[in-house]
Amino acid sequence: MSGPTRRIGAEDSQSRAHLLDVAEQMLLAEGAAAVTSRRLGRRAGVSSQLVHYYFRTMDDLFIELFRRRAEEGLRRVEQALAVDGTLTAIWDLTSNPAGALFNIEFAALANHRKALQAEIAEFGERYRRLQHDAVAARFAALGVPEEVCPPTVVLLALTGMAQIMSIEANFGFTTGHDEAVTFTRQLLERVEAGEWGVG
Amino acid sequence: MSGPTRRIGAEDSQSRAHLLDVAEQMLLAEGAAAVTSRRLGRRAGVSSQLVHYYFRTMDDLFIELFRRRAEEGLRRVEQALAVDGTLTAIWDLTSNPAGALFNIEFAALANHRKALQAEIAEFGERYRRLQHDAVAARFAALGVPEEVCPPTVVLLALTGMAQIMSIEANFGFTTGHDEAVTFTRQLLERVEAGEWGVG
DNA sequence: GTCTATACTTCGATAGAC
DNA sequence: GTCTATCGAAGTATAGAC
Repeated sequence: MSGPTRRIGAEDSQSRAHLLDVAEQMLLAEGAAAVTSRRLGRRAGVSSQLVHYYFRTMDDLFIELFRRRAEEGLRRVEQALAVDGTLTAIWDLTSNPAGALFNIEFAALANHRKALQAEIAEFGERYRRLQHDAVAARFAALGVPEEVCPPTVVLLALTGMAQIMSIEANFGFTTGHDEAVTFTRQLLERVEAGEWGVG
Repeated sequence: MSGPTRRIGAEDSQSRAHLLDVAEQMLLAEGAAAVTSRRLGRRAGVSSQLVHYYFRTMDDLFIELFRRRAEEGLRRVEQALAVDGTLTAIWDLTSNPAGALFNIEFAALANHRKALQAEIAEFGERYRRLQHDAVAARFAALGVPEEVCPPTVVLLALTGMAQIMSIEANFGFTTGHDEAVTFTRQLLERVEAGEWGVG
């Protein structure tokens, strides 16, 4: 009745956290495909088998990597919005180049690692809801009617723009980016100034 | 003085085209990481070595894959715009789910395949310029002043939105998409109706 | 043009010693 | 908790037969 002898390391282990840190660096610098147990072990100064000791499969590692990052991002955004809930602040939070790189890598990863898909979708929804409520609340405070532009659309447009600019910048292709950033910021500032309010 | 004996198949070969077709399908369905010489050969009904006969390295295959698709997309968009240059038509062209999936995969690929980076950047610029000119021309025809919203920003917002929705939809996450599509279309129609024209 | 044979590398994963 | 030993599978790539 006894199962396999395989052991798994504790979740609060320092080595485990270190492996995740190094894996995160590698993911950002070289892409997810470069994060293999052997390379990760070497980079972290441990044997590749230790990677498998802490993460049963590489899928598990990627899921943990995503979860850790997403959880932290969610917390960070939540706190930032509590301090400053203006539209420009929301925009600043979405324009995170490293975050965009992460999204790309995981979006591609999830294409052939189905276990990741559900995980990502769930966080996506939570994240979107958080942002949506923030925009909706701000619109309400400024007296901007829904019909001018639904918060959902504002969000998709803002995050979409930020995302695409990050990706392009990663290729050394930044044509028009400055103009877009400037215009967007000014537009948001005009909304903040009450230009669209009906109260 | 004679180099290596290695041969490479002709570019107009039918087998070569078939390999690219199958590779394209695989890329879309399972992600770029799933496109290996062995798997591709098996799927295409030939030996994996034939893949290497037509493409010296896998990098070459991915570059060809990208180039073929990009070239065709560029041509398709060019022709479509010649027939119908309205903003709604431009929007329809950017909302291509399969195209977005492609972009994601290649954006991630280029992260660790530097040879692809230059190739993608070049096409990106050409594509963007084409779209930009189309929007600018349409704005001019409708008498919409630059200050309302620079064509660059229109493009980044539209393609950004389309892109992000495709990615999310790929995760089965479509909250707010319908609303965004409807609103965007109506907005573009209002612009087309001359609501922002000054002439 | 396509295949077989083959070399060499790297990968993920497990068992067991210390 | 970390390592050594080890497996089998899969990867890219080349040479040469037909």
